[in-house]
Amino acid sequence: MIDLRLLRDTPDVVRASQTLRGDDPSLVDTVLELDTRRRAAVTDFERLRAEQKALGKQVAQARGDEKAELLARAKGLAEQVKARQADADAAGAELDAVVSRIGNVVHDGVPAGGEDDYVVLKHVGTPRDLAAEYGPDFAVRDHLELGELLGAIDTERGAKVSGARFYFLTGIGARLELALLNAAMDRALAAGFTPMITPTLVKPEVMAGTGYLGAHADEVYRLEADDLYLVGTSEVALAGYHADEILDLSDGPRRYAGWSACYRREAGSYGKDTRGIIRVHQFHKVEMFTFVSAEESQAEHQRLLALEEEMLGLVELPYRVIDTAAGDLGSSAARKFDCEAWLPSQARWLELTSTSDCTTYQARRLGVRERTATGETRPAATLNGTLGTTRWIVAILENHQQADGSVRVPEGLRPYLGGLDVLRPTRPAGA
RNA sequence: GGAGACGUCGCAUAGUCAGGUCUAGUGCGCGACCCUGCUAAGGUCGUGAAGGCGCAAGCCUUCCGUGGGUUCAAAUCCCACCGUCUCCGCCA
Repeated sequence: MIDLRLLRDTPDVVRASQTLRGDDPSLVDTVLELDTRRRAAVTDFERLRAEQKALGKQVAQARGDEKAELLARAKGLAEQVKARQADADAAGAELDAVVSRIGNVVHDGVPAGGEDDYVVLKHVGTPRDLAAEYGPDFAVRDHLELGELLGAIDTERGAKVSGARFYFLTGIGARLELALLNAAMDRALAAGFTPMITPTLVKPEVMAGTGYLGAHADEVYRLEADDLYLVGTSEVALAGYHADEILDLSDGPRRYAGWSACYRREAGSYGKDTRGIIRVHQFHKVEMFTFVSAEESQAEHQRLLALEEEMLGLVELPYRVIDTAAGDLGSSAARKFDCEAWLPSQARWLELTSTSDCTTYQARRLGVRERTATGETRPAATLNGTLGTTRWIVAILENHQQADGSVRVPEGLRPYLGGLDVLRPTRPAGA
């Protein structure tokens, strides 16, 4: 939720942000108008209510005829109070409905435009030239082919058991995921994050609080019988962890690393990434989540990005970092950096991490506040970032593949695989 | 799944039966100050959140698990829901 005071004091800033996002800037003026109306309604109600309370006290003291007369007056007043309260409530609801449509104010420097208008901040590492290494006739194997050779991925039986976009990680595939996610948890722990294993079913207010029931609501699984939602990331549960709490952040941020299954309906992506495990309905993820004072959020954002890069370095993947354009930000994010690894089989970049600075937007909706040194309360800032997902296996297999279908294990992962340095096919290539 | 008890201002508790003086008392904790020759004791005052009005001082409204209802008036009465605990049953 946007800061109403900010919107009142500097509407131009919010209008500019709306424009940058490609959203309607006139919503700001609608909010200003509805806000004025609401405040008038509230004042009306409160004045009458005060009158009613005062009268109520007189009723309590009075006796006989005097009491009967006061009672009659009080009855009339009660009707009016009820009506004014309804007016004030309605005005508040009307205001909320519009306010909730305004996205977070984007940070200075965020590129304007949509999905394709990102700015590449840097490249790290160089994609291998497999043709140079293994000869011009070498056919690059994609992650599914490799995964099947290694006995690591079984999408056929995934479909048999659960349908399209489901899979089994088998044998070394399962071990590889555990290794990756354990490595991610260890990195987070070393960086001062508290490891968390989180619920994957959450209440509607938590899901709404994180902003996932807005434009992308049809991406979210809902269990109708229980009125619960399946999370698409542990960010949801972690954001809700301190909902309606007042935190003491004077000793530094609260940093959590959540491990959870993640569920996504992939409703709008028919025919996209249908092969393998790039885009699936269920996967595992280690997610960083920070509660921090508002003015420190951008510095924390850089820290999360640095940790993501450290993990990508650990698994030795070539990647680039992009600054997502305003129109491609979630409503809660003021800025978002993605790290994309090279995908040899498709000669393109594949998103492996995403870190968002939600400033106080998400926290305001969830009621997460901090107490300042002067004893005041104010909304905290929240940030999140990816430290490892099932999808990373795609990039690891493809980038570290060798001519015979084996896959070199990046050194950073070897301790998590009992020292294993090469994943070898369990059946001959081509079989 | 069944039965019962309970949910009050950071913590503990009073208030709920008999609705109005609850503007929610008290203790602890916390903060400021005072006193005191010393890691003691005591005293005074203060101490929740959200919102509205106001230049300000300040005033006002809402919140006693949540949401409805009854009433001129609800922490208090009624209903539903949520949560915690105890017991019983069932089961990975």
